[in-house]
Amino acid sequence: MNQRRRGPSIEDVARASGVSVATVSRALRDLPNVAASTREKVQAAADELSYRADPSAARLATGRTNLVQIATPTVDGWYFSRVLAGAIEQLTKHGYEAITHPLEDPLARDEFLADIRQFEKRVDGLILVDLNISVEVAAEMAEAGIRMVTAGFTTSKFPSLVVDDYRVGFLATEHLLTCGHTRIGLISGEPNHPLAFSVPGLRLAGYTGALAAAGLTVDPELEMTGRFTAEGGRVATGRLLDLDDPPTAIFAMSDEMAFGAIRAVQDRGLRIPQDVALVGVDDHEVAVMAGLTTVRLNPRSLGALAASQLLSIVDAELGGGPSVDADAVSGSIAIEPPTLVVRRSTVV
Amino acid sequence: MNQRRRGPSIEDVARASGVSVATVSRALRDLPNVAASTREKVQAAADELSYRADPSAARLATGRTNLVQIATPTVDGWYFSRVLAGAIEQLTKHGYEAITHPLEDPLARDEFLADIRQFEKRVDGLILVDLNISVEVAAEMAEAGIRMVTAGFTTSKFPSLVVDDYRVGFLATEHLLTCGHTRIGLISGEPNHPLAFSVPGLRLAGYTGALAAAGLTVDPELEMTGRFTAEGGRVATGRLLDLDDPPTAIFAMSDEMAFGAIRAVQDRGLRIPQDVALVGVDDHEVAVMAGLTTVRLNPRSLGALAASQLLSIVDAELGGGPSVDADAVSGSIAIEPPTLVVRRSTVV
DNA sequence: GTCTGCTATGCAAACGTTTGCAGTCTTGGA
DNA sequence: TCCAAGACTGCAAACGTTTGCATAGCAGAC
Repeated sequence: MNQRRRGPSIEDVARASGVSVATVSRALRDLPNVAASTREKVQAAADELSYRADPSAARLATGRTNLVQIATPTVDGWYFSRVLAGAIEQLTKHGYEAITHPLEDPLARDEFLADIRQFEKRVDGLILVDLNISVEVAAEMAEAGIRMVTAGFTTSKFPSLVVDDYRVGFLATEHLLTCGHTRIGLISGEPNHPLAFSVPGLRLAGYTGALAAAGLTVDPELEMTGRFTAEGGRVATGRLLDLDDPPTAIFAMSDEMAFGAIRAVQDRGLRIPQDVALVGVDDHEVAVMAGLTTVRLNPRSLGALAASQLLSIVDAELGGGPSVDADAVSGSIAIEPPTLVVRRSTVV
Repeated sequence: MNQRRRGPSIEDVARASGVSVATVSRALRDLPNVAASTREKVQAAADELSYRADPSAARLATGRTNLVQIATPTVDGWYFSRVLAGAIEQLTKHGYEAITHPLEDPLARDEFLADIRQFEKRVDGLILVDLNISVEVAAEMAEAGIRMVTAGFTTSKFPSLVVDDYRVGFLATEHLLTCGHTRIGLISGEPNHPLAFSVPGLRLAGYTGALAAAGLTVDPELEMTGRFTAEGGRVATGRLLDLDDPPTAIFAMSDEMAFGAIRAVQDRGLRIPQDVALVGVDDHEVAVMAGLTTVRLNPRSLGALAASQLLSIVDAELGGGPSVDADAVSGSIAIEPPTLVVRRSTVV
């Protein structure tokens, strides 16, 4: 026999308080139909034994796990770690625990998500951020009755929370146009990869839209792609600056990329903003130090909102639970529109 | 009756393949003593039904959850998010899932951790990073047989992984001394808070030690404390620069603090390194752009190592499991000593 | 005093696995 | 031909909860 250490069980509490296990279960969970005196007695016995219900057993019996899985491309990016922070805070506040799972490799994603049965019984719900999935997989998941909320991209089958990324691209580009630039370079992610996230595509559209509104046309030569990191930004910027007719301004799709861009510009002995103006996205803490003009987002509230949304779905379907009040879910946490923050990387 | 959607159970698979549930269980888990032909038959049936064992039931039966809880002060700091990334990668590689839990409020920590029974049955193990706990709580946890590994601080009861933070402080300070500075300001966390993490204290000791080695004595006026963020660094630096006899160099205990410091220096129209030299800690990606001299750490490998360590303990105690090979655990992932990276924030 | 309806409790059947033990069947050796 | 050892397989008892249903008690209405 497995001599594994076992804590007190509900039966011990029942014995100690002289009632049945059913009554203990009800008393400890504050269910109705248990006399106040009994409740006290049971509570006292439970405290004495420092009893806690075994979650595995409770899960097996009820079918709900009070677990939520959150999947992001990475866990240590500036943006994602903040989405995570917001979501986790909201989840724990309502008695849920968060299982985080980074899914870097685009190929591993569909494989991971396609294994639907995995989630059905493992967690109560799923939050997917910036992790596009194929329509087939989405359909299958919906079919299986999986509770999910997506953030950063949309799916017809599930509720989605999206930042207005068109606006992000538009604001940034419009600002540079206002500053008098007409030749504006773009440092993007990879909008074409089918499973890459859809953010770059939308920001690109915003960029294009702003140019069009100014009567300008897009020069494809000015669009560079790279990873969403400082290093990716540095390399892409290098390529832009090495063009025969380099841009006088650059729109980088994230502040981290922009930091890399700053370095590339510095390396060439050029000045910001005199020789090259620069706009990023995020409003990273370091942006203020670097004097980086940027489009501010609020990933934390996005995460929180996604979590609340999911929780309300879980509650509705599974009923009761630690109860999420409707206000907290729909009302109070609003998703803010992106706003432009002007600093000295675009104006002197 | 709760009409909750239920997937196929092991019984369905047994029926479909014409064997007993016991055999199905053994076949699917690759246990010995099942004929190859049977195994195939079962596997086929399982695939056909796309059956997956219900984790809750398995947990109840075996007592192991394949879950690990990892607690950090926050989830979105540069350092912690990387520790998390390293740990999670290692955990998932071995078939475990990670429950992350930020514990910002120092007061909530002990309360949270003191509720030991909570972990006993919830997870197989616990990783605590930079989350000092009282000796009483540690003793209680050990007593309860909780499997835990700590990182960033030590406990007599549990294995601990620590960065050589004395060295961090020493290297940074020694470098500034070598550059000719004798009046070196310090931007620290709060080493005195009983439950704060012990990192600041050790780095402070290294700073003091380096000064002593150079025959210098510490001027307490030059030590400022603040939060481990850019804003915290900015404020602390402001106070240093406003002293009657301000320092000519500053050692900031994190790069993020250093970024704030850069801003404070810029705001006063001073130059780095001519007027104020600066050293940070971490080697944040942005440090290279900012030209920040820093002491490089590798939080990712620290997280990975902590996870491996915990896994080997879990395996030893609970036996078998997804099997962690000994090499991966002890050998290959070595914790690197901090190294100095010199950039233009200290030398011209 | 009987009946009705409600509250408080208990009984026992799930929930879906894992695993010790007891079989049954081969197989090869004597 | 018989036997022993080993390889497979199945039975049934856990694991620790939750919850539908039945029951006992009790108060109030008639």
